[in-house]
Amino acid sequence: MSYDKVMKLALERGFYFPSCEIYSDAPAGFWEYGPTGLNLKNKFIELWRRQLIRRDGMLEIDGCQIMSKSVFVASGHISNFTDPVVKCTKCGSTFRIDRYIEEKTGQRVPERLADSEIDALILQHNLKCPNCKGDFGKVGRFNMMFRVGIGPASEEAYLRPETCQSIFVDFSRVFKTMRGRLPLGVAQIGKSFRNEIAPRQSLLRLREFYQAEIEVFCNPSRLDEMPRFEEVKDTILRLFKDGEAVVTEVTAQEAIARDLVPNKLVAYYLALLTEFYEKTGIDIRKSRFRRLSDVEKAFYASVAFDFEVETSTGWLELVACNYRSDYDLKGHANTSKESLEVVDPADQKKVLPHVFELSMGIDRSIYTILEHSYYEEQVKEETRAVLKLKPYLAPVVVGILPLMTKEGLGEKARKIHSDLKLDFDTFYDESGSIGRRYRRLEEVGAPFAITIDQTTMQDDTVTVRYRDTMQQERIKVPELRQFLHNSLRI
RNA sequence: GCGACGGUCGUCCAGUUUGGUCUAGGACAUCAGAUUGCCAAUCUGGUAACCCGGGUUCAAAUCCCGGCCGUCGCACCA
Repeated sequence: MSYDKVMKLALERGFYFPSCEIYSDAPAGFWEYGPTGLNLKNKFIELWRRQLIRRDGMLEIDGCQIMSKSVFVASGHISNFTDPVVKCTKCGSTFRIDRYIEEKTGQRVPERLADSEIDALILQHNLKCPNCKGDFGKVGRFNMMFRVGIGPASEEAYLRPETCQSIFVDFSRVFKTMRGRLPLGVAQIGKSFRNEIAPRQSLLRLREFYQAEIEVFCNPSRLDEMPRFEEVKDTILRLFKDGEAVVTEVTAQEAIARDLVPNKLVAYYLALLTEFYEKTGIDIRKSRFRRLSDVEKAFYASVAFDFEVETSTGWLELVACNYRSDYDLKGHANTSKESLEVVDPADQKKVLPHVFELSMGIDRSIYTILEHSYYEEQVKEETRAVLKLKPYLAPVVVGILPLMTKEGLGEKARKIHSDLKLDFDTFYDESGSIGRRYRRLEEVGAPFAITIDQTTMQDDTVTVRYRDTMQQERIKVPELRQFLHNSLRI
């Protein structure tokens, strides 16, 4: 389905919409989840917990969004997350000056070059604005982190640009108090903030967004010692590298044998991730793990795979899988002067763990689930819009509809509703024609509709209608609970 | 951030060229009632919008300026 259709559905059915939209100064890049979208997101997160956290015995924490400056000195965000920019004094155009110098002169500009030296380079090469030939102003800095001032003295701090920094700074305590053993996954769901220059396309590029991050702490000398790998050795991984014509489909085991994936630990987690996304309803045949080239990788990554999915907007990165080595713990250990080494019980030796991370974009995942689940079908000259969400992700699981309100059907339907509503996401609807009510439910992805008709009054059965096939079957009212329970099984 | 184009009920669109009849119209959606009684039916009625701010003018949805947002392109996406 197209981006525009998904967007329209999202606005009309309460999935998501612009933040502060009643005000004209609402900035771009901020979106809110409405009731249906939040429910879908919550269920997506529960699925993530089930398929990754609980399955693998990971530990989940919930850290703060505002973190001290030192954290980002240690993480490298203060120096690496800042781009040198210049503004044309005549037309006001802004340029990434380091890239511009490289482009014009072929001379590489090191990341930590002082602003005054960049100014000197501009003069030396007599660089002018490419748009209007005007002079450049002095070099400025654009940091993608949101700075905040704490307390009356406005102590320098930042909104975290990725959730994982809390995991790194909390690692030592969590590992000790939870009696951790390597390899250990520590996970977190929460918001991150990046002051994007040009946020675009609603949930796909936000300034405030949700991440579900998993940091797997491991002993770098034991990356191929993964007993759990056996569980996923036959899982198919879809691997891809730029320049290749097609995606390579291989089992996890084969991927290691052919050196497409560096070790068992990485292969294991790529497989878990694949199995998780299969259960979200995203079309896995439209996905790939793209191995990033050296120039594309983040500054902290030594090996990186992006889990990408094909959507109407092109290939979309949903998860960044980075082998961060000891970049983060080393940085935090050096800056904080705390030892972050742990003892690996396997050999009773101290080790500074390496980290393999699965950094998931929740908002992008939600968008992709919607796009891949949304269908328009022709039914008797009419277009039927159906959101074919997995039952366990659907914001509304079952609609409860009296065929009419007369002859006691309304009361009977309300009784059934009140018996179910505490345990399932139900929606009671008695207004309008039955067909219209079915269609409304389909648009929010409700997999089932229960209809109360005259027969119900005689034999205490209802019809259950299946969203995808529109077929119906009769079920005894006392069995509804069990039916729904079974249908929601993952 | 730059450039081009755009912004009217929940959604889509008409009206803007040439300022006045626009007290802003339609379709779909939505709400209430009637009717029907298993797939967006029908009838009646209702709710509901000119992105924000300033200017020009007797008069602004319409013209001008600024801002915000959106789409596309460039750049950016650690």
